[in-house]
Amino acid sequence: MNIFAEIRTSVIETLDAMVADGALPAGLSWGNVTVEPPRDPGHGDMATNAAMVLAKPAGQLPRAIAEALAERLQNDSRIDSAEVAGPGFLNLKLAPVVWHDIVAEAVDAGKSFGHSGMGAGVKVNVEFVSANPTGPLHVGHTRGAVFGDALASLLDFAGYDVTREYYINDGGAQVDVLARSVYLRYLEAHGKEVAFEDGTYPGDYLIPVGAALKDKVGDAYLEQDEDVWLAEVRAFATEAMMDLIRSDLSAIGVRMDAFFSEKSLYNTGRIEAAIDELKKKGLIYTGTLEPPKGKVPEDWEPREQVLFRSTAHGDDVDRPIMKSDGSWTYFAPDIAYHWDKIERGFDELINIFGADHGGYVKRMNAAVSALSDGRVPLDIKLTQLVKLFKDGQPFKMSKRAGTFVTLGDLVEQVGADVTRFVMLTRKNDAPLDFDFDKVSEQSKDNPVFYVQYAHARVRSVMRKAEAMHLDWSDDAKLEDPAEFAVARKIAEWPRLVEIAARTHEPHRVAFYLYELASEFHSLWNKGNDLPHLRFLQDGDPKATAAKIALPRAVGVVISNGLSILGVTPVEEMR
RNA sequence: GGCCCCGUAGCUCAGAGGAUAGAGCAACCGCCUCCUAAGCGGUAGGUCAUAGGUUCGACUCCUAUCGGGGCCGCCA
Repeated sequence: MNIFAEIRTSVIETLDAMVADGALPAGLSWGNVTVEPPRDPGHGDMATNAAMVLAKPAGQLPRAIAEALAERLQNDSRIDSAEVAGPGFLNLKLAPVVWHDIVAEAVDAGKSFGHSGMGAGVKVNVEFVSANPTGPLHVGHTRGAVFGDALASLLDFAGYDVTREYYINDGGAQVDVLARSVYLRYLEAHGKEVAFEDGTYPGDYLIPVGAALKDKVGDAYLEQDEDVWLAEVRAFATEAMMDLIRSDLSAIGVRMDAFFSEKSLYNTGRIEAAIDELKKKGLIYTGTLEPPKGKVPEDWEPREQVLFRSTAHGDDVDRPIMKSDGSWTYFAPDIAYHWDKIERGFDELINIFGADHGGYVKRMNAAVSALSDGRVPLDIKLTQLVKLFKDGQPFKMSKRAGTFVTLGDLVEQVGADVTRFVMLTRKNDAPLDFDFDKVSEQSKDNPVFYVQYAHARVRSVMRKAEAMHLDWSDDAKLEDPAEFAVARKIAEWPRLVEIAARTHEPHRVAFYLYELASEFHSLWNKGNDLPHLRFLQDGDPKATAAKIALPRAVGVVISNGLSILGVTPVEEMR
């Protein structure tokens, strides 16, 4: 239950009643009425802006509305007091029983505490990673992988029907390059001297692929022209790279529901079908584009092309979908792929792109808008660069020198849990500093540790409580302000889930968990000075049972939050 | 030149149109015979890049300007 939503419902019902008996005019909209936690805890437990929002349309003074509303809200037993403050805020103080109930609910609901019905019946497709199948995943891909996976988990937690999907770019020129590179390794495996020219992938990770190819076909491709082996080697190499990528994803705890092959769109009529769909809408034409303003390429010449009228759906210029030799541009299969998603019945689409693909956002949005007649929203989230540091010093990656940091390196050096949490402590569109040393540090500087430590403390208390053989109860006897502060934070969890899910921002979960951990550590330390605030009451199972519900609830929420982020909660610190 | 993202404390960053803009680090002052002090409390620190606009109310929305990054016709 989202207590904020419930109190809002009560406020709305009260407003309806005021309309019914003439205290407010009819025809007002409640759309802008909010009930939120106030920034300043001194302002009570929650505040509503109803009076200020309604003052103008109702033609009444905000404070007058607020006072009338306050009086009527006294009928709600959950509301202890309602006070008008500032320009017309109504500050609500809730009865202690509300917080008791929420703690009890968290304890009872366990893993499902915070689940929301907001996504019920909505099919959403989250496409992420989608790295070219030409090598192992690196740091940038890792951020996209972690972000996309956490977002998918978050939406799942909020009740959506989620599909995690990977688009394999196996239809373009880069897989030919891959095939040629593997062929060189194949020759090498046969003891030949080879040279890796520009336009081939020199990475060591292709050595075993070349060797495997030799095992499979023996010397069949030696001294053969490309047209003999290219298609076969391409398929073989792509499959090998996808195995590599699947294993990388698995190492970081990501499991896709679907892999969609770009190649499957070619020569099957599917691209044509999607383009036909656009043709029907009159959005395909043959024309000539203006040169890009300002920075004109040296070899620019006007050229007649088949274009998609993406400007009709918010893009800045129309986009070519066919090259002058009659083959498709990369954009054409992208259109077909998204047409396929729409036809599969998804209600919402989310794509995770690296920031360097920011230029494609508008045209993809235009394509989806056109193909779905504006029915299916597409939200493209861009993940910014990851800057690597070692001991506070920037750590340069170079693809040429082979010193680029892979997902495997990250997992090996700091572990999957730390990698995931750290990558989610920044907004997706903000650059991320990743310091190899700092992220493994065991101190409050390190949010991963801080949150894990709170969970470990909970578990420690639980283990000791179990030894006391007490009668477990979900009834939390809250007395101290510090205890109520923790309970209030717990009450925010269901609301936080909905906000994070609506905004597609899983980092909010990470920040929330940090705040909850902070409240919990604070209460814990109060127990040092004030023995009656300790969760374990020495030799008194009854008193302990009454204290233990709160830390249990904290454990539930941290554990639920971490599971959304894909991080394993720890039992103890080592 | 155009488009997108960003600009908040010395540093790293949060902030569904709400009240006196928050947290961590760094600085300073305190707290362990007591459930893990790997922690907690306190002090100090601000022209929310700038200028206009919309609004009862703007860090948040709109416009312009400045600064940083990214992208920009048959490469994906």
